[in-house]
Formats: sequence, structure tokens, C-alpha cells
Amino acid sequence: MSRWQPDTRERLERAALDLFTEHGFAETTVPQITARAGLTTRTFFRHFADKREVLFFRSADLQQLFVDTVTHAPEGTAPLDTVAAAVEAASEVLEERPAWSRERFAVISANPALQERELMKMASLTTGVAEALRGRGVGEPVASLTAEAGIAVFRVAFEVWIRATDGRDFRGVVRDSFAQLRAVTSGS
Amino acid sequence: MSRWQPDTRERLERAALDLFTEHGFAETTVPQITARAGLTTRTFFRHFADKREVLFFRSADLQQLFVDTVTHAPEGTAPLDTVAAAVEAASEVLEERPAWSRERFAVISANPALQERELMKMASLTTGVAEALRGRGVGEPVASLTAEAGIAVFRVAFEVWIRATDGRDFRGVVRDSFAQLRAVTSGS
DNA sequence: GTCTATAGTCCGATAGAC
DNA sequence: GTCTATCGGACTATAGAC
Repeated sequence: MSRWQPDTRERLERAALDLFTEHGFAETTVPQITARAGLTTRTFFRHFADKREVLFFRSADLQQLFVDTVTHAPEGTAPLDTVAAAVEAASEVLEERPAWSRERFAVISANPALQERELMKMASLTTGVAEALRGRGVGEPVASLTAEAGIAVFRVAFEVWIRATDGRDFRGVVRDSFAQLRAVTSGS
Repeated sequence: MSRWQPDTRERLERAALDLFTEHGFAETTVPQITARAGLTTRTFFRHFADKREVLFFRSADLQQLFVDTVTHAPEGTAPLDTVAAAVEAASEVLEERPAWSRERFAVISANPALQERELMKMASLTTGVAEALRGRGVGEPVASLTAEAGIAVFRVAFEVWIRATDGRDFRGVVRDSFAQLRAVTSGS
């Protein structure tokens, strides 16, 4: 048994999300977060590069899922279809803890600094997907364009899904969104 | 004659970009910027919400151009074509001061915090374009999807253009990129 | 784990433009 | 008189250095 609780990261994440929800992101200080988790300020910055990062360190899992899904799509699958499969696969992550997803979304929506970080994670997702596509032999700039379009659909579908009150499942929203993207780009 | 020089913002912008280029963004302090411009620290924060914003306050012009172009496109133009026209119109802004565009791009590329802010401005651009599309009667989520796709093309085309050594004009890169997006989304 | 620099806020005072 | 822009300084939290 270790001298420290093994779930330090998770406790900090939980304490932070609770405090951000109660008092707002800007109004919560790092010492307040660590006090609630029974740790020191220094410990916080050992686990997270900055105060915002505590809400985002799980996005690495999502990126891994996207990259794996694109990489292991059946041979011959069209580039955009591999990305569509990846975005649909995200439903597993999102629908696993819907309450957490919503709470987190509410906090981020209320703070521009957090939206910036969210956009950075999306950009990282895009880069990862583009790289995976190049690994399948897709050239540039088609790989980047496909990744950008796919992540754009993810962003729009996520917003539709999280705001929906009727409990539509994420996969369905994603399928509709991809169909709409194809319709929009088919003219001219 | 006024007690203050009238071009405070511009002088701060110039001093900041010079110092960022010479020493890097993180290594440059706000007092150094204001000293070079002959002003006090406090004055900097009156003009810019934070240190990063000094590189971005001109993006409001670009957004206005995008919104106007979409809004005033000929009646009956397909949504994505109005956005394509807006992205092409950006060439005027970009090719007006190419040296400044490149210097600015180099500074932003070297710093993640600045990339976050850049992404935020792109998101704002997307929101503005989506709103303009809704003003033309385009419904949701088609308006958002079209705006996202168009700005994605802008982002990719800008990178291709700025990295190009052969002096290709921006409009041509944009046309090619839109054509590639259409090709990518036409399958399946 | 302590110490410190810098970003960024808040208070007020002042001075020219209109 | 009102509006807007400058300056001064004290203050807190973040984040990095040691």
C-alpha cells in the first residue's frame, strides 16, 4: 500500500469540477481545489500543466480512440468513412458518464479561457486523425481536409446531442450530421 | 495637438511583434513592450484584455469581411458558395501585408498559448459566418456545418499558402482546397 | 516544499476632446 | 459637464525556478 492515495489525479479532477460548478472557474483558486482534495498547491501543478488542464487530461483517451479507429478501419474504406467511424465510436466515451459530460460542458461554456483549451484539444484531435490518414496512404492536403471536416462534424454533433432534451443517441446525431455535410458540399 | 500620440494601439502592436520575434513571446514581458512604445503597463491592459490579444485585435476586420461577403452574396447562391466567396475575399487582407502575415504566423506557430487564441478567433469567425447564413434563411444545423467546413478550408488553405515558396496566390489555393473538400465528401 | 516573477485586477487621479 | 484616455501604485493568483 502506498503512502499516497493512488487516485490523486481523479480526486483533483472531482474537486475542481465541483468547485468550478459551484463558484465558477475564475472564482476558484488552485489552493481551494487542493485543500478540498487534501493536497498541496505544488502537487496540483505536478499533475497538470496549468489550472485549465484539470478539465482536459481525459481527452488523450478520446484521441487514442480516434486514431485507433481510423488506423484499423477495413482496407479500402474511403478516408471520410474512416473518420465517420471514429466519431461514432466516441459515443462510448461520451455516453459512459453523461452527467459528467454535461457538467463539464456547462463549466466550459461559461468561460472563454476554457473554450480556448477545448479548441486546442480539438485541433490536436484533428492533427492526430490527419496523421493516421497519412498512415493509410492518404496524401496532403486531402488528409488534413478530411480530418478537419470530420472533427467539424464531431463538434456540431456534440453540441446538438448535449443540448438535446429527448435523449437521442449520439451515433444517430453523428450519422445525420455527416449526411448533412455531404448534402451541403454536393452542390455547385 | 494632443498630449498622447494618436496611434497607441498600433505602436503597441508593432513593439510587441518586434519583441516577440526577437526574444519569443514567453520571454517578453508587458513592461518591456510598453517601455518600447513609451507607455505604462496599465495602458497596455486598457487596450488589450491580455498579453496575447495584442496579436489578434485585427481579426475583427477579417470577421467583418467574412460576414459582409456572405450576407451580400447574390440571392440564390448555395450556402457553401457564399462561404467560398468570403474565404477568397480574405486574400485582400492577407496579401495586403504579406511580411506582417508571415512574421505573425511564425510567432504564433512557436507558442501554444497563442495557437489557442488563434483557434478562438477561428471559432468566432465560424460563429459569425453561421449567423450570417441563418440571416439568409439557412437552417440549423446546416448553417453551422457549412460555416465549420468553410473555415476548415480557410485554415488548411492558409497553411498551404503561407508555407508555399512559389508565391502562389491565395485565391487559387482556396479554389483548389474547396474542390478537394467536395471530392472528399462526395464518396459513399 | 519554498520563493519569486509576471500576468492581470482594482482603486483612484488627471488631463485633453467635444 | 461629460467622455475618454493616460498614469500610479497596491494587490492577488498563477506558474516556474530553485
